[in-house]
Amino acid sequence: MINSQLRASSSLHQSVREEILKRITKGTYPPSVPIPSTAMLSEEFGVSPITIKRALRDLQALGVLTAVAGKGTFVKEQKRFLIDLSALVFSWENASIRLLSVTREKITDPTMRVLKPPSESMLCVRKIISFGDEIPAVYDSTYISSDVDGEIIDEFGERLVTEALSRNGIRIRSESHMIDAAPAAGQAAEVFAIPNGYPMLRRLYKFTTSKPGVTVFGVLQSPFDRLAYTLNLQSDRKNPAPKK
Amino acid sequence: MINSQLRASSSLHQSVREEILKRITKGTYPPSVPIPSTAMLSEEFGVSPITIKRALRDLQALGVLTAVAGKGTFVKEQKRFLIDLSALVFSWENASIRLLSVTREKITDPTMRVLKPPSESMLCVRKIISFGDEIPAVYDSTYISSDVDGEIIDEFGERLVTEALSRNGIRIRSESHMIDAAPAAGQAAEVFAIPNGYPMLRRLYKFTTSKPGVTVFGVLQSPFDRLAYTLNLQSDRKNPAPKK
DNA sequence: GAGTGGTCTAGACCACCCT
DNA sequence: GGGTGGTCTAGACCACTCC
Repeated sequence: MINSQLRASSSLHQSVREEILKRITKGTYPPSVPIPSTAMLSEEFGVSPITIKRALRDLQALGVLTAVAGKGTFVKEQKRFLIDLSALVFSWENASIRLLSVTREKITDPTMRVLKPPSESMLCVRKIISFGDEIPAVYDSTYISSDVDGEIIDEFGERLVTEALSRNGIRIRSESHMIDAAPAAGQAAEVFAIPNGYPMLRRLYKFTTSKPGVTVFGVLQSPFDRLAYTLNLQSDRKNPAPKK
Repeated sequence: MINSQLRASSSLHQSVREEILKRITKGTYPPSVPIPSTAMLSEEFGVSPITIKRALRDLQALGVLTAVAGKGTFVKEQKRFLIDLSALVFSWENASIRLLSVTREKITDPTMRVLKPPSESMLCVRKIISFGDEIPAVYDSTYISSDVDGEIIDEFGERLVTEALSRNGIRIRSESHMIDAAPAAGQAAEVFAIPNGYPMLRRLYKFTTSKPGVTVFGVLQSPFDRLAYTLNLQSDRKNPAPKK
């Protein structure tokens, strides 16, 4: 009963979503205990279970909730890590890494073309990076051009790209990044339990190194609730000259 | 008939989405002509209209399609603008601006707290920014702390924040940015025709100025297909020292 | 009036988890 | 076995656009 409390928004599932979000922030639905099932919420709000599911799915895409089939829907602890792009050293303290696979692949993602990758197949290392807690925060696909020997490959599986390069005496000469969002690719959707079809935050990168022929490309995918990028500029910014 | 071509993926709507995406990239569905209606696609793929709608809605969220009730669903021209964060001057050539509203409001968004905004109500200017073509690319909400007189307010409605400050002799001393994604707030959903509940790319910003008491906060919201952020660092990057 | 997309509903099946 | 979420379907209503 009672969708009198739901009048605020235009669509029903939006109202439901906002009401549930309100309860989460108020603490009515604490983490570690499943929230009421779709059937119960359906009855409480007086709307169809499908509408409830729709609202819950949207909240999953935002990283507010996570659902486990057979168990229930849970409120996620909101621990978002901020990666400071202006700190030229991405030190990423206490990052732990889980290696997923090492393959040879071509880069197929069309938006990667902005970074002008080679068309040949490259060494591809996929891994999951977590910070502090052991909850996965980043799904990384690294592509290494041309020839590096076996030991370095192991390094790429065990450490961050920048660290692996550094430890092998390879210096980074220039780097390009691009931040956008796209639907989960690879196993990212399963790793982060992002509902199918919804986008994730993404950072494409390219490192040009001091070692001839060694260029590193990659894609970082993260759920919105786990990662954000910051940029801090002190000092004197050149203001644009007045137009006209 | 024929979902034999759809076997690839796990869920039906995902397969439908991928097939439609394939047709768009192949040019089977050109822009400016509506793609087949949900009813026709439903018949062609042999799946329920709802499943088709679900797939189309996900593609809308990604900015690939845009739907107009009563007219049809259209392929969006993919023209994405790249904002280079490392170019300290965001010159934003040929940006055109449409003023939406000037109000007094408090900052309510909880993620804004990262930038430590004041709790008092501030002057709030909302506008839409387009580049080159007249298709909206950014929905901007600017909050100006404390007292600025009427003329400057007009400037904020007509120009970019940085320009408005510069033209009034106010220098930016430091700036902070945070890039993430969140569901459309304000009128952003309508402006960009993002389906309800899906996230948009977002950049929160804060400018500390040379004029005492004048601090500028704001939120830029953009659809994923219209904007991405890039960062290019040449030169010598300090590599992190090998751990241990 | 016919066609469009947007939304909501009712009902079903599945895979999964827990007892 | 009973509960959970995930998915798919059929059918309906609305607001809108175009003829």
